[in-house]
Amino acid sequence: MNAQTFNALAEPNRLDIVDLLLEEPLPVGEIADKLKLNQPQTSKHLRVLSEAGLVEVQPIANRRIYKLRPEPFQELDSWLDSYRRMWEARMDRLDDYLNVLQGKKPLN
Amino acid sequence: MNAQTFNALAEPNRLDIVDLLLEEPLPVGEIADKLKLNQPQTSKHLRVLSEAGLVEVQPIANRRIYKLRPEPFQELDSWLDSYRRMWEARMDRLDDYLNVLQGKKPLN
DNA sequence: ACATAATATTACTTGACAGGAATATTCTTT
DNA sequence: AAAGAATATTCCTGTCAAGTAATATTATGT
Repeated sequence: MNAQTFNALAEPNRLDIVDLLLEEPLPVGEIADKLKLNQPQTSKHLRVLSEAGLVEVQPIANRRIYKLRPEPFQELDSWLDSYRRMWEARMDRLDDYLNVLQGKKPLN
Repeated sequence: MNAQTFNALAEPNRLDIVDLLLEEPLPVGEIADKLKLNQPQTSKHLRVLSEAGLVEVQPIANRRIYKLRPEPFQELDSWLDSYRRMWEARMDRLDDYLNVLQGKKPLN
């Protein structure tokens, strides 16, 4: 897993930008408006997100439309796969415990 | 989604620690050994991970065993749920495209 | 070509954080 | 109680990143 992805998402305003872009691709100005950020900040955050591969840009006329790239999120998803085993193991143990409480299963 | 989680994972050594703890809970000294980190660094990183709720500690005799907490990972998983729609939509469009190529479906 | 809109970049200041070294704390063992 | 092992904390220093303000760039419309 790439730490750069986490780094890009670690900044609250950038996380907001990503969550906003999930709904629809947007130009810089609208992102800034909706999140009440200054335009230069917004551009800089978008640059970080872009270099981390989280967004891509599509110039349309005067404006630059930013939208999410799915790849990093898919990578995150794959990485999380390994961790699902962990919490599922715990859930199983909880299951066992509940079964014991209900007399469905003896204690080991 | 909590940016603190991303922040904790954004530091490469901490990401390594988390990946290591996925295999098994470990005391500080072994974490430091396996990742070739100094003990104070390791303790400090574990503190950050702990404050972010990613790990918990269980003191056993002289040592402190750190292990992962599932909750933040589950939260990450839920957050990613929203994003699955995005890339699945793209996959669908790819599907459509492939079907067009194979003459199975007309262009809209 | 010029004025304007949209966006990007730069310079500056400030705060957060990582690494290293030294030290403090906590627990165990004798 | 003292010594030693395991871990945590503190202090210092250097680096990086974020916010602000000002300016540069790029594209559009007249």
